[in-house]
Amino acid sequence: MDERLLKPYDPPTSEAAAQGLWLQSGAFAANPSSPLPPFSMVLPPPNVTGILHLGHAAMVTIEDIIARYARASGRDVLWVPGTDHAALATQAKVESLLHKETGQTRHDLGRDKFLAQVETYAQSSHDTIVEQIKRLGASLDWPREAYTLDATRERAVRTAFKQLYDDGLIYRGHRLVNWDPRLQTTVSDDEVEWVEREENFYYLKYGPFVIGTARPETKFGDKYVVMHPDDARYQQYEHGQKLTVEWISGPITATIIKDPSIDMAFGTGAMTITPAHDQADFDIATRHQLDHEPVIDLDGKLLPLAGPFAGAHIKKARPQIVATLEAKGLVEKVDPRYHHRIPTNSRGGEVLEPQVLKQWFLAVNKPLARRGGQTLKELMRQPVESGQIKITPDRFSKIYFHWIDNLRDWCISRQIWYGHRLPVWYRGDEIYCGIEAPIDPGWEQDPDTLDTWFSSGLWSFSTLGWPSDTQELKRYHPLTVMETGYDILFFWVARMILMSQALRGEIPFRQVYLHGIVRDEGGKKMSKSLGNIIDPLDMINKYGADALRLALIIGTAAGSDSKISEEKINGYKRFINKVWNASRFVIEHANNNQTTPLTAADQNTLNEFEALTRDVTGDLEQYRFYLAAEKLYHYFWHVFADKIIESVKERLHGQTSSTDQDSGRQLLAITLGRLLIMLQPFAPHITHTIWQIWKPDQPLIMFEPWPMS
RNA sequence: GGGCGGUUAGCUCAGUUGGUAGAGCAUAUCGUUGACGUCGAUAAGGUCAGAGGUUCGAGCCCUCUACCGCCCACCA
Repeated sequence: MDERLLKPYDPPTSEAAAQGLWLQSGAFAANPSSPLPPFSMVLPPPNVTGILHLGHAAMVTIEDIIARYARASGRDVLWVPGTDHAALATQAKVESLLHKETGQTRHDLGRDKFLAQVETYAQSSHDTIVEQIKRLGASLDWPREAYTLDATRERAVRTAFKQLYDDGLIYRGHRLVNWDPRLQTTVSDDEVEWVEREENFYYLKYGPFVIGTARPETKFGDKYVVMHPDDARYQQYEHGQKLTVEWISGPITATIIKDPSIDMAFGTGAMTITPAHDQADFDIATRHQLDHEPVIDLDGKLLPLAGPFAGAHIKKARPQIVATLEAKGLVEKVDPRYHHRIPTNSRGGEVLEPQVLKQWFLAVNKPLARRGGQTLKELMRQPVESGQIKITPDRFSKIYFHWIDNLRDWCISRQIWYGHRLPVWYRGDEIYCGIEAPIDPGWEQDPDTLDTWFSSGLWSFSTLGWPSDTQELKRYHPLTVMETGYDILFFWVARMILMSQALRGEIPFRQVYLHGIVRDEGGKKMSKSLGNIIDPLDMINKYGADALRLALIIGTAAGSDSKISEEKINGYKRFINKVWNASRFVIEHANNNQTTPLTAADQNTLNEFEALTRDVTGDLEQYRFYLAAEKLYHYFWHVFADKIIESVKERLHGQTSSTDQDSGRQLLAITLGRLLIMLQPFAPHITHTIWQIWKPDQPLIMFEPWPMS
């Protein structure tokens, strides 16, 4: 009996030894020239904004199970690690640290010095994250690690930008965008988080009309009053008719506009518009070619148009403006219980102010000549519709189509410093777009950077070396599986389909598996502000990586949120202990002589076990990891340990024949071996450790063939 | 306003094509020095949110309702 088995299982020692051996021996390395069928996947790159939480740990666990199962099924597995620079999130994080520690802003430091600080922060965050992922036992091919902002990815980003610019899909335009006055940058539509609030709703007299608004402070420049062309109440007014009305700071000339987008049932059916600060108003103004004069500046302060209120911040000015309106008798009534949704920045929480700005956009409705005149929307929709890309669970396909239908041109330029600078240079009125800077003098590069999802969108192929025509790209793209959270279906999955379809003319992956959000015991989303973040390392140190992995996977169906508690993790720690002790008994009593025939009863037990094998294999093939793990757990403990081992024990102590005893010993050896192989994707450390002790001359358990009958 | 998910034992959740309700944790009692006290055995605990329908048979399929949660949407 090996003395290592006599001691209780000690996760820290065994896990460190196992991980050290795996990494050192290159066990996770993909081999592009392997004759085995390829299997490919990329790790959704975590943001370098701090540490990983249990949600990340669940993601790594699911993907590691997929990768290890594929390896055990005899495939050449490529699983690429990487991290994401998360432009805005990381910059905002460092800016707030800087402000807290020194009271300085990024402008006090200047672009170069500030970026150096961001890099330092990103590097340390990266190191923590990589350590966390390794401690989970993830079988990633580390030498291929990528960063969304490294040199290879920089070249990919510039190449992609130039290609789409040359295609005429990337353009510069004056459009209404989501502006964050605090972070001083634009934000894409998908990043807007709408927050419901109860506010006052004001009914204001505007000449002969009564108009409603929740934002009186934007109303200074309102010189258009809009109504539905069929509204009988306003039949006497003609489209384009002008009239003078008394307004906040004196009389102004108002123009009547008739537009069918107006809801006759809402309020009075008449409204004034603020095209410079509201999407709907901007659209109406565009349809009728109206002015869109700004009222609010980029800091959120009122412009000279606001007369005596110029320079005041909109938040402070509102009550004063309402007071002025009341004094003039222009307030008809106030509804104090108006429910209204306010756009905020999901990457910082500040209220956003729509602004008309000159920005760079990616056109989603423009035909792309290189792709048979299909638009990006069509290119995104078609592969999911045709089933070329399969989304699990299926219900997300519908959500995906709905998102595409509502999609507007994507604003890709950001006024922040951390990120890929736009590969665009200006000289007077000239614009140059290229992978390298122009050589002749006088050109100035655009100071803006790209939306972080632009580089993430290239991830399925930029990690494989694109735009170089690499062996990896040929062999592993499209990826076999894309596993990620349903919360970034639009941000990321959709953008990868867009980029791969547009730039490579192929899908980025064949199968999308979406997992849910890991919540705390109370069902709350884990977040730093709630203080309920659990560091996976704490749990690994306390219960071991295998126990944590099992706790994270069991009870977690695709696309469903799950809850995690320490009690659950502890429960699986006990299972790991059970595996250790049962293995100890079997190894001590096993019969490794493969030729011993099994008795009919033992053969029957083995046949039943084979049914489990088929069941578990089917679950893994169908991405039902939680069921596979649960069935193995249940069988190991309540059938193998409780019944099979117990009955063999009795036979060994009883008066049965030696052939019967040998048969029992062999049944134990066969069953344990296969159980360990099947448990390996879920609990790689303990199964590896037992295997090393039991069968030191055989290959690593992760390369043992999957027991399919 | 549109769409989606959930509602099963005290708690967390399974229940894959409809065939007499399951697991873990927690609880109670008993037991156990040879694989394992990080254990074993036993027990208690559910009109499967509610109503109606299809069926020989419904937790599962259909309709409606309630509550919880999520996503999307230019009601100013």
